[in-house]
Amino acid sequence: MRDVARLAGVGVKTVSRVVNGEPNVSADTAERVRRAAAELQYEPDLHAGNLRRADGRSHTIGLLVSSVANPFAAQVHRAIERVATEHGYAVFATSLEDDPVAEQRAIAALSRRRVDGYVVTPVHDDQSYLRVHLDRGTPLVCIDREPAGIDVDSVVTSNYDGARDAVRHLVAHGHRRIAFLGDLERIQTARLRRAGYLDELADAGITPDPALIVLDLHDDASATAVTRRLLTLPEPPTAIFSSQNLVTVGAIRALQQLGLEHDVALVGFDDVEAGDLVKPRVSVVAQDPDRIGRLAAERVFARIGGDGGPARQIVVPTRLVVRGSGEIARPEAQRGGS
Amino acid sequence: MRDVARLAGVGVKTVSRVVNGEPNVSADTAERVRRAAAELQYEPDLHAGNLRRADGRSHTIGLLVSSVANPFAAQVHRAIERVATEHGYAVFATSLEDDPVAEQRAIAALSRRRVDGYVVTPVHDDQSYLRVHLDRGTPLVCIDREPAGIDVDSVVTSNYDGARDAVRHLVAHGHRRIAFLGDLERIQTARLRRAGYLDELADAGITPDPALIVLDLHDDASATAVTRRLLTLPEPPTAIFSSQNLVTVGAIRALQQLGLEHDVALVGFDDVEAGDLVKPRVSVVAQDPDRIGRLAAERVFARIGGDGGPARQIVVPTRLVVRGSGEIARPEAQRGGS
DNA sequence: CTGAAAGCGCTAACAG
DNA sequence: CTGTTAGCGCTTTCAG
Repeated sequence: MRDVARLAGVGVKTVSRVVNGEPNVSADTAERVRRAAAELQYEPDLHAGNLRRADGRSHTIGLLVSSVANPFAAQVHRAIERVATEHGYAVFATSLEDDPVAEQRAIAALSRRRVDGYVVTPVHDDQSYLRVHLDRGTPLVCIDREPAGIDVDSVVTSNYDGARDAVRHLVAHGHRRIAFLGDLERIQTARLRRAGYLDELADAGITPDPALIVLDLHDDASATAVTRRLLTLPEPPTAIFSSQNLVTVGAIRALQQLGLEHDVALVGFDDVEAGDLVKPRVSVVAQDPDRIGRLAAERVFARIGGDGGPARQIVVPTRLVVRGSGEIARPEAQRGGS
Repeated sequence: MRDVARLAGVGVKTVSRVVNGEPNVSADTAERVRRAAAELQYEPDLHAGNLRRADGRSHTIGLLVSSVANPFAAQVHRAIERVATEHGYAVFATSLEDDPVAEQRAIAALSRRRVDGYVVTPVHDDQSYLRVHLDRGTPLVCIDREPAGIDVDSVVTSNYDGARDAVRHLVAHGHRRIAFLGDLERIQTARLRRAGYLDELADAGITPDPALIVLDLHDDASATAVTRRLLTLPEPPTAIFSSQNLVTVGAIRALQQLGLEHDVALVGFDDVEAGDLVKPRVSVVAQDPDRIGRLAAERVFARIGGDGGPARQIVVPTRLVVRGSGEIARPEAQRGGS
């Protein structure tokens, strides 16, 4: 910057003014400075500036997700990036792989880089250790899961209501023996989906059969095995509600292996890629990662912008996507039996 | 930091030494400093340090991809992040959405943030405008597509050989009328895949039928329409090589609509999510995003580490994934005809 | 409208 | 082993 000033024959402050588009520079001088900057290929150093700048903004936010390679997280990421770009912000994305230690490390790394805000998918059971950063005034918004131990904005999917929608849909097609394939119970969203399943059954006057409820599934292989077992029960389910992405894939595979995919209804929670190439096409309760990301980013920027209101909990509704697998009716043969 | 020094009763430089793990501090003093730092919740400011630090490293790299939401890019991103984390680096990811203007803007934004290196999926036809940054000594590695106009490291998929593998596989199953569904010709990788298709046909002694070659497809809807048209030709293809992700999905849908999915062979370039739930399961020539990302990151860090060797072009081979759709043999009825 | 001096938080270079 | 001084590239403050 000194070089630019010298070349343009002005003081450094004038260069600063031109670079930052501040007023009180004659058009003539400004032009001279711009030419000098171009000639020297001058690029202002954002960080050096922030060091002294009044607001001290780094124009950077941090995003913590399970994995940037996870399709859901990746779409959230894209939505956040879009909002960030509008605000002239860049985003650091970090993958946690569900490791609480990584969560802390990542926050520390971003804090040292002086990010202006965080969007976090909590891994820890307790986020109270984040107070330190909140005290500093750096805003934090939780997505996907409600935070514990701190009072911050959050944007989550309507896990409970979405699960109820799925089950209600199956009940409406005559099913009463509806299996539940649940994700790890230690995950908050998994518990909410299970609760939705149970409550909807109760409201429909159906007594849940414990034999049809399997929890703590997390990958497609185990989901396939479990589904096969359920389907070969003396009294198998006539419908399945699988509460997670990979579990749904596993269930589909099991149905295909047994040749039952056109006989047993299936609704999954969370959309499945290429889910409409499978036969029958798979019906799901879809989340809205784009909207979650956008809303979370808007919350962060509102806070950065000075919004000091009470913490807001935003719930993003799911959408029932009817494609075929969820609309298979209960077999007539069983109608009489109930 | 001054506060920490005061509280610990030492000079700022001693605090600096402790924070950075430099030698020449007595264990006793170090402990006192650490305690003071903890009490004040001191977090060093990485950027302030870099301003004066000899190497001036920001410990940050920038990644430019088509979209962080794109599954291929997201996996590359994850792989790069893994390597970056090992080196204590954070990564800025930016989506370009194939917009050349965005490419320049993104580079400028990262340059102002003084990233130590770039990993770029080129959008521009000509990257020579990047010379500026290279001259500054900031390394840049291109992925997915070869750069034009600059001499830098690159890591790309073996598009040409992969396409030949796919076609050879179909030929080995008796096919001679093999359709080609190509991506936008302005994309370098699309041209390479087309070239591989044509050369492999030539080597097999097959004269390509222009009626079976469709270029400039980019989404699944148009691919579906085109595939339907091809399959209803008087002399339809007995096999299809679709050269891109979404195009493959479109082709599958068309095959399903016409009930031909078990009669016409299909091999796609690039893996299709849940491609093994479809019946028949879809055979593909898979890329290796994980390896591409890892190698690209390793190149960047080698350059950051001082490697001044000539630019290296790394080609990552594809892998033929045999799942069923590509192994459908040419119908016997047609055998006599050729 | 413009520039000189001070200082942001930190590290380099040196002197104790 | 430790502290002091200078200065990284920039913006603030304030005097022209």
